[in-house]
Amino acid sequence: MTNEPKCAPECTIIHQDIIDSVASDMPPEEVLFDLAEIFKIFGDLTRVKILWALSSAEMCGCDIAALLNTSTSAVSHQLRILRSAKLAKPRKEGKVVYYSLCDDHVRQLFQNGLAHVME
Amino acid sequence: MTNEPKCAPECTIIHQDIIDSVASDMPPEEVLFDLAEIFKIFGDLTRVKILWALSSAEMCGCDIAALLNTSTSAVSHQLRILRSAKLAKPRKEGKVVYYSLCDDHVRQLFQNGLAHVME
DNA sequence: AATACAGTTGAACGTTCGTTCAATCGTTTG
DNA sequence: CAAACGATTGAACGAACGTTCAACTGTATT
Repeated sequence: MTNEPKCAPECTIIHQDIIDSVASDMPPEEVLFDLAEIFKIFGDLTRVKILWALSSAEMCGCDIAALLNTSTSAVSHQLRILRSAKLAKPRKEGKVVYYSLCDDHVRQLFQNGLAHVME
Repeated sequence: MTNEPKCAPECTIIHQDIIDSVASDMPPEEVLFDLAEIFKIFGDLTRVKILWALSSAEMCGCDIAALLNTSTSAVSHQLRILRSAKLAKPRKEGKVVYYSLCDDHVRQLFQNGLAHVME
């Protein structure tokens, strides 16, 4: 009799009451998933730089590439991610595409993040 | 004469004034790096769940594993990351190790993150 | 119409990352 | 002392990620 369900029964319930209490207060899985997804987007140096730049001014891809001293391709790939996360939005003007932030959540998140970084 | 510095001169300065202005307002590279590092830690579903749980109650590794229905090993690996990021701190009691949040920055970050997720 | 240029895209590559697995540590209990 | 158990650790594996490169799109300029 050596084959049990292999997951989780690794330990003998220590504080079932706490587990139940915490579980009942947890947001649904999909909310936590979305939350992690947003933070993941902020978890890259290039994107942080881009977002910080856009929080100062509307900029075109070329300016951003020059500012970050990287390729327009790399910037464009990241801008696509920021667009699909509804963090940045494009404004086309001739052959130039200007980007700006969608809202002020970014600034608030930076504030809170810095509070921890600065200790 | 075909070898130039290969980086960035990919485009012909469009808005040098904006680039300079934004650059002068950007925090130093290392600050932005640390900022990205913190967000990276929040950018994983397992860690988000653990942090959320700890924001509700102090819990031991075993409880967390049971709550998340995963292995104590996986939880322990993540707790090590949270410890080294000064997000969670351990309190040993016999053979049980209880974890709790280091401060309230976590709750604030979740609040702001949710504000964006919820639209 | 042809050239120039900002921007986008997809494939490929190397790196980073999280989980799994097995072994081990430290403390408690019989 | 030995068994039980919560916790930790390191190696290995596969998945996810970001940049590079080359090709291409769309718009403006001549």
